[in-house]
Amino acid sequence: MAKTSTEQNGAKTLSDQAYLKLRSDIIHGVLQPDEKLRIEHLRTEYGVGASPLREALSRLAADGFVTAEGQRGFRVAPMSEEDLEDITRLRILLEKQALCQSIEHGGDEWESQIVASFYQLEKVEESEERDPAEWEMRNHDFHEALIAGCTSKWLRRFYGILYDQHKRYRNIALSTEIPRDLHQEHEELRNTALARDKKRACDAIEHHILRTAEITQRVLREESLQKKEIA
Amino acid sequence: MAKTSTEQNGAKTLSDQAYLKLRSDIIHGVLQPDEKLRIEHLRTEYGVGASPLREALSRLAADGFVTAEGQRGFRVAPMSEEDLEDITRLRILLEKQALCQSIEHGGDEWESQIVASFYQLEKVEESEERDPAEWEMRNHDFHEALIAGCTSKWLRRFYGILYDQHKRYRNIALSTEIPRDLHQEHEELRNTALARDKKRACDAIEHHILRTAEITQRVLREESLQKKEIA
DNA sequence: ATTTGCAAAAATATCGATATAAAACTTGCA
DNA sequence: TGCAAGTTTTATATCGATATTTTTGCAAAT
Repeated sequence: MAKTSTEQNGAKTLSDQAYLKLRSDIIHGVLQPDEKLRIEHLRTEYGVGASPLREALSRLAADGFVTAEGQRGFRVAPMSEEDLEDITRLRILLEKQALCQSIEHGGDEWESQIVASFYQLEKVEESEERDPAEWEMRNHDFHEALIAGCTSKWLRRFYGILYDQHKRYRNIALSTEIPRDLHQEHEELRNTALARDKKRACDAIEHHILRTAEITQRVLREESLQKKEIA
Repeated sequence: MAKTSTEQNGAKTLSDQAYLKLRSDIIHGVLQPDEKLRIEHLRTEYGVGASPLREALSRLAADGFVTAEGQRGFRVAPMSEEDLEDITRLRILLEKQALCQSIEHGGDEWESQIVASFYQLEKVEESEERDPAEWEMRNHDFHEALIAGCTSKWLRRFYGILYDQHKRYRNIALSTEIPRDLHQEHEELRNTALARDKKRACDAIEHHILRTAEITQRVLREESLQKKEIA
């Protein structure tokens, strides 16, 4: 039998649905940094009761997507250059580690998933439209494929949070003008990983993440400059 | 004026109180691994309503202290040798990184806090009683002091989770027979950190964490062996 | 003896309402 | 005008009750 209309994605409970929706809206900038998250308002907006909302917000607070101050409600986590730098540095550390473990333990399935996801990503990067949403998905799949051989549950968990935190900065800073010479970097990543060359693969991933962050940071700096001029 | 009797620790809300209490009870083995966490039961046990409880459990799930399956409630996160190994490896990676940053950026305040907390830890380690709870606190303070110069908010966050996860294994495995030749390792840590010798300090922390984990692992293995014999 | 189906029981997830705390807004006074 | 204390307003945190969902128990059939 078909599932209930409200049960779209993999979410079994209203809590999960609210969690995923809020998370997505924060990552995509629908909910602005530092914005107050009033329960009553969200209730009508998302069509769920206060309890599942508060549970979702509690989880998001643990993930660092919202801040929660006792008796003073929730807000969307603020964004800053320092935070981006922090996330970037740690993401590099973790993704390097995960990549190394993958290169060590990855088998045939791992290799073919890298080839396949790279191919899909390539198609989007070389296409005319350059749909940002499509690119985000393919980019995510490719990076996931690279570290799919990593067996560490905890590394996976933390990496996932940082990837999405990073994505928030990407999305807010460069919502439209995404792809550039990223393609070469992705190619280098694929090649070094398949060659099982840990050293060069790590260098490649570090370079890749740093470049992305730099561009994001520049846009971020320009934006904050504009805000000061207005004020 | 004195605070309300229910407002003991730093917890402002019932949610926070429940969170801290549950977290502590899980870490200290009061709540056993894989144990079912029935809301109705916890309500009477902890004296709070269902909402704050569910919020606390949601947060703990995000931290990996409990598992939450949709429509099937919460359980205490299970424990396993693989999980311990996983936590250990990642904790080493993160604590090394945090230590390096501390050695780079730490100032006078950082140095003196290391000396002070080491002294306090030394006192407990060399005393006759060897109170495990006291040791845990002092050990925590010392490790915190070592990485106090680390400016990365995210590194701090993840490290904190892993430290407590590790602590859970320590507590359950060796609730009574704690200190041994750890003292030498702590001394080496203090000396290399104050000498600003990143390389040796990192080696020392790796060795230290690995040794602790090994002992825990041995006890864990013996326990699971006993269980199999009984069954 | 094992399985299948149904009914009863238990537990979860959720909503609506209330108590409580923080913020905003006066009003009185120097 | 500036400030401070009290008052209203707003929003949060919490509880009690309800509606689903899952599990359990039991009987009938293979």
